Amino acid sequence: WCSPPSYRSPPAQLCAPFLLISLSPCLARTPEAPVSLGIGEIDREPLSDEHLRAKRARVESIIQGMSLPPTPQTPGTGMEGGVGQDREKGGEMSWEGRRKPRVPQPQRGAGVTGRGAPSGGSPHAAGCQQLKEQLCFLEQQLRWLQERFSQVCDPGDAAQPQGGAGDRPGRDGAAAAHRPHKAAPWGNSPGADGPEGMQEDEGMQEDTGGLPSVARVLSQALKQELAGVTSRVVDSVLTSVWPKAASHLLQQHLGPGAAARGEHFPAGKCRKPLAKSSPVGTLGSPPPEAASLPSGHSLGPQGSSFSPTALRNPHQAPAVGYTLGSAVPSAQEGRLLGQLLGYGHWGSPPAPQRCPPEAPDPHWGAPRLRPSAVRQQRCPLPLGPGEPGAAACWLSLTPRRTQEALTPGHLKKAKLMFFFTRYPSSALLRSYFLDVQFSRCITSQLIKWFSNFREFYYIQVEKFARQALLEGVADAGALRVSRDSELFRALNTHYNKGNDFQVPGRFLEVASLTLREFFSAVRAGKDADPSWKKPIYKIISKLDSHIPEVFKAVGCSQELLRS
DNA sequence: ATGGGCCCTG
DNA sequence: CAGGGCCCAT
Repeated sequence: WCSPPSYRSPPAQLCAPFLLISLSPCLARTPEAPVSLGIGEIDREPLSDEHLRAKRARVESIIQGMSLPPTPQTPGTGMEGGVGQDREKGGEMSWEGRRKPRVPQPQRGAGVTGRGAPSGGSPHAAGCQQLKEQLCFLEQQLRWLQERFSQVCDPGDAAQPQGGAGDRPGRDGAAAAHRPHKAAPWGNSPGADGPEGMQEDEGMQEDTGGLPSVARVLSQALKQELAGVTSRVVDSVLTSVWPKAASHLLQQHLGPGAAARGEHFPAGKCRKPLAKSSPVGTLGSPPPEAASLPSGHSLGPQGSSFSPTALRNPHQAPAVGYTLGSAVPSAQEGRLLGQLLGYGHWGSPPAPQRCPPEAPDPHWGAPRLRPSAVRQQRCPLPLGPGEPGAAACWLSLTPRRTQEALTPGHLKKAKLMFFFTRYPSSALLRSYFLDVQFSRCITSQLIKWFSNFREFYYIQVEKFARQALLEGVADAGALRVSRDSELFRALNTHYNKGNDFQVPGRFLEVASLTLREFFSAVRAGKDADPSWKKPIYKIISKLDSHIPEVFKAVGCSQELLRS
């Protein structure tokens, strides 16, 4: 399409979809379309600077309303801090007597004041910044459209490119009937993302009564086009920004910024730059690494040495004043979304259109946004006057039905969760895969996944334990799994392919203990016993730790796929 | 009977 | 990773 003189390249993400936007179908002219109103008539229309200015002011006020900076929220994101995990309490039982022994999980956060997430350069702010940039671009587009609008009304100037080839009949009969015969420079090409984004929006039909018919048509066209443009921009921004924000939250909890510190990643080591999936700036200074487990010996089966406070990642402490209920991911999303969109905050996301009868608490599954699908649906929300309907529409459509199948994203998520829990109960899985419609099949598949994860894990550890034995390691206590060790590399590439996340230090401690246990058992010749691994399993099964609440975030699974 | 876990296999 | 067999606990 023709670029206005002042055209500036849009943000990269926006380019492809946005450049396809045109004024069609309402303004796209088709050569064969009957033209009932001549240019002369347009010329005579009193619609001139006054009206244009009013129109421009109105639309720009809408845009500016959207680009206002969000009202600052409490910095403490407190995305986790789920109080009282539903871990089963486990007494002291034998492995045989209890297939899934559990260490009693003390109430989290007792006396621990969560430092909250750093506020500076938060993903929200970064997202808003990106949103503003793109809205800035939108404003330019608006000016461009208005220029074209003026040109249409003033055929005297403005060279009219010969469109035609790419034009197509519009659906809007009334608009088509009143189309000037000039070809539209912005006529979109066949197949371009155009008309399906348009929707007859009764909410936009107001206050055109005073305008002559042609002006009204053009006014409607402009309004509709702007609505479509806004919708697409919001879709585009959110599909690109929101997952990144979610990714940031994951980063915060999985690796509390540790990637930025050198100690875990000596020069030349494997870690990929974190910026890969987080281009939106840095978070504040990272909190100290999660406290380490007491070394080796104190990790006996009794598990008594687990100091609830010592073991807890500071991030896992509930943020003061931020209490998360059981079905909070929706609230989180709504709030963050509100911040992203600059609306201050929504107290809670809108009620879903209908709640599945079997699910008292609606699941806000938001499988990967499909803007086209979103666009095609009508916005069921009553929109306030002047409110950017696209955003509200997007939000209202966000609550979607849960999926009935596990996806590769879910698999990746499960693998990352393995860093925290090796023996998740089905209840736990249910609470962390909120976007999945659980069935017996789904449950067993997830259970099976973790079973496979464990299998790989134990095989690897055993392999390295035997290797250490062959290499003449004398003291089991000397064995330690660090981020440099081969064992870690093997595990990391399996569960964290791409090295997208900072493996929690706690996992290293668990792996170290597993390694030592295998080492000692093999050295003692216990592997002659066919069930010699069971005592080790028993020990390890007690070392599950809390999984950060961010993993519950809807869309988490989808986002993991792209990182 | 059902569910969960391990083991083996492909 | 999934399937199937087996075992064990509820």
